[in-house]
Amino acid sequence: MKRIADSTVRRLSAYLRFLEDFEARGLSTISSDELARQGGTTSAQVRKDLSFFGSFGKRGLGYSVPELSTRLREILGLGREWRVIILGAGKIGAALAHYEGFRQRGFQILAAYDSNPEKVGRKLEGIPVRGIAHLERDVAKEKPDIAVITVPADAAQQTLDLVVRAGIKAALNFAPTQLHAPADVTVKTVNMAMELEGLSFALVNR
Amino acid sequence: MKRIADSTVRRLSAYLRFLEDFEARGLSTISSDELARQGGTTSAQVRKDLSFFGSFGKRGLGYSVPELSTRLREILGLGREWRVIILGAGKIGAALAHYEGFRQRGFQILAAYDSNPEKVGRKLEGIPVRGIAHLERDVAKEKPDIAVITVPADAAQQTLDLVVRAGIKAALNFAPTQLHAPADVTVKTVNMAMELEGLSFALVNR
DNA sequence: TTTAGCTTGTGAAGAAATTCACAAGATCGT
DNA sequence: ACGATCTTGTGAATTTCTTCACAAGCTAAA
Repeated sequence: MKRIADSTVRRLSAYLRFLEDFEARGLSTISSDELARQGGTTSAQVRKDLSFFGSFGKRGLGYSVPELSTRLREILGLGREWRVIILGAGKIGAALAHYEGFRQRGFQILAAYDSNPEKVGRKLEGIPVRGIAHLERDVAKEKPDIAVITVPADAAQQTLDLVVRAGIKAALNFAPTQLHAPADVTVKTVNMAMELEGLSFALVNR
Repeated sequence: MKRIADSTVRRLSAYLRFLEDFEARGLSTISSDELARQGGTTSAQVRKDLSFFGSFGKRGLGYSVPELSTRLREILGLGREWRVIILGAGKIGAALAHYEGFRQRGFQILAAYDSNPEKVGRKLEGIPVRGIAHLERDVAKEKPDIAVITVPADAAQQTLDLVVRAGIKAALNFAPTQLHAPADVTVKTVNMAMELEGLSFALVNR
């Protein structure tokens, strides 16, 4: 299959969100132009993005909202439940465990892990906190798909190494540091410091 | 000035982080190749990125770590204190207020705002929580530079509108929704749901 | 059935970002 | 002082991403 750009996948994700709004409002069709307006892009871009996966629209009419939603969910792999573990039971871990958007979209949080014995055995927003030493065993048993890393920056790489060794193939990193992983493991980083610096740059350059 | 790509700014931000590590380890020079290895890019990319702003290296030697750090901080606008307010005193707001990386890099959090009277008057990780009704007046007085939006998705656009009306020119949005703002206002969105969907896509497409 | 009015899907064109490749400097050891 | 060895800075080439532009298809009204 032709390689799909990261930016395309992000836009598909955005389109899906608008479609869900539309669906909730009971509208049945939408044009690429409307989708583009919502997403801050162009109608050509929307159509090109979709064209990588097939042709889902009707000329002269637009796209069926429920049909396109379904297809986008399939494309994005949201047809199934993904099992998630959180590494690091701190403030960010708590905010994520609490975040409704996860469960809503089929991301089920199994457990959180922490190295601090004080935290182990407690709950984090209703999710059990376990000792990091159990990670490998638990992963073998429960087969989580995705690891969310919310440990401090200086522990992030070793935590990722642990996660990779346990056999997990996808990670979402919140530590403000660049992580290195084997090619068959997908890592995405959310770096708030970097975003803020982007704003800082924008503010001084105008 | 030639327009600088977003991706370039993000990389500069990453380079700065490595340089700080290097500085802490007492190393005095670094090559574009080493910087590239850390950042998961190529040496040509590093040199090209820097070349938009001048030439900071010495042929045959590399870059002076302290000098390049200083220059990058200048370029990114980190030479000054940025004043930040947080909109929404929930879990994410708390995690951010608690996050050391902000202060460390010159982002000073002035206050949090919330519409819930229960929360107003309390503290969020040591930061005062104020009523949203005071926003406009406070902004006129305290001149914050950046608004961080951590309200629920369905309130995010109206919160941004408020912030824009008050005169703030930069916002960092954590609500999982696309926001629209005038051209002179820079908005960056951190969308965890989108990142997870990116992982989901990666997992099903291999 | 025909026509007018939309909107899709997609090659081709254009723009933007990345990588190549090498001349030009700088250092170091002899 | 000279040659060997590095590494930068940067036009040019290449690759990737976005936008253009239009034929093709669908609907609705007359």
